[in-house]
Amino acid sequence: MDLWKRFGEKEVSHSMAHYLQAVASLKQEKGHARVGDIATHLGVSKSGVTSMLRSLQTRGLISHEKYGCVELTDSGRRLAERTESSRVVITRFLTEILGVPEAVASEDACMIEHLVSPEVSVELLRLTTFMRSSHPAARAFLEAYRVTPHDCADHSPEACAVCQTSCLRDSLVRDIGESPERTGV
Amino acid sequence: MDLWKRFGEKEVSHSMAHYLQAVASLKQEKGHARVGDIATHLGVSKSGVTSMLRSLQTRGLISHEKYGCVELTDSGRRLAERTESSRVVITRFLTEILGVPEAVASEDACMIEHLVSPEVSVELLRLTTFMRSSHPAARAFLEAYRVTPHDCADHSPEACAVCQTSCLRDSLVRDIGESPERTGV
DNA sequence: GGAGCCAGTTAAGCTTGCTCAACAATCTTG
DNA sequence: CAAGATTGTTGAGCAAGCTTAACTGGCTCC
Repeated sequence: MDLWKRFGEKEVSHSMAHYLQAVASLKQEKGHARVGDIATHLGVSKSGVTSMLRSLQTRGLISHEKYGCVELTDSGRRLAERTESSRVVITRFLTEILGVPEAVASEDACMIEHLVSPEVSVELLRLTTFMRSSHPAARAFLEAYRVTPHDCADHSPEACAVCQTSCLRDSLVRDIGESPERTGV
Repeated sequence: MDLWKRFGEKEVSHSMAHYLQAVASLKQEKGHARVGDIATHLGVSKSGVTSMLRSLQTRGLISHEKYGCVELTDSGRRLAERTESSRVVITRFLTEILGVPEAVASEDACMIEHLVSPEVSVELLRLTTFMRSSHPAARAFLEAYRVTPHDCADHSPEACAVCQTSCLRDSLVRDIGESPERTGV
């Protein structure tokens, strides 16, 4: 199972995805993206930005001339948009459907936005959209879901088929109290 | 703003999580985990395993004596179990609730299993469990959901509030065609 | 009781993505 | 137009996670 190795073979790394998003957001915000802006925006050194820009340019995701402004190429812009869309979709699903606190949702979304396939993001969007709609089946579901027990021990065993041999919840819940503090936003 | 930087500050990296899982699974499978087994299991060189084991030992996640078998410490085992639980929960949610193809779900789950907070995994498990249950609201929801349009253009605009200004689906769907497989929409 | 063979280790080297320190280019002002 | 402040680049160095190549430890086996 060499699936796990593909982590390093993604089109862009976590860092790259955020550099692209930074460029996109700065362009939108102030009309241009320069090395210093990006460095400030991401909280890294300017030299780090310079070297990352070289690498992004090699991959054809941006164009950048010495001492000039940074521009996204078409594929760079597409990637940035897709990542941003995934982030929004995931965040909304986590907060509005799963009911997870904002801070947790933002952090999780930030971690996985660039790793989730568009197929999954699209389906997540579809589910979220339908859940939020006024469709009677959606409203009825949410109402019933809200009052359903949170603990495996509290609901009927046949519903817990997900867990199979041992309750998955146990190994997950054990760690929740110990999570590092999450500073808002 | 610096949220994205915490990626590198996770308790374990993607690689580490998979090394821990490999040790756990080998122990369960053949009673012991040795360097060569891990190397084969993960498809890396033995020297790579040796150096990663040093790093995991420094973090207190395993114990390992020269030329000896590898043992998980309590915190190592806990981490492995939590990661494995997350993987199962995510995979089942993606395939059974979102209806994403197995291959896509497995890959996505493998990428994000160690990054998703236990809070989110637990809520994902809760939702999946309830969705799969025989509760009438769940059955009704799934039935209605199955026939709901997949495309933003096809459903009522007020339901699409998730998208806000521009349709998020557009930037996501654009890239799906490039994958080998395709959802049977 | 050496010969050979695995398993495991060390050593050296590569790529990423950062850091800081020094230098170069550009802009701003008097 | 030159002094001085910004801004950006280069270079060296570091840590993570790999690789290959060479070495070591412990076993079997005639």
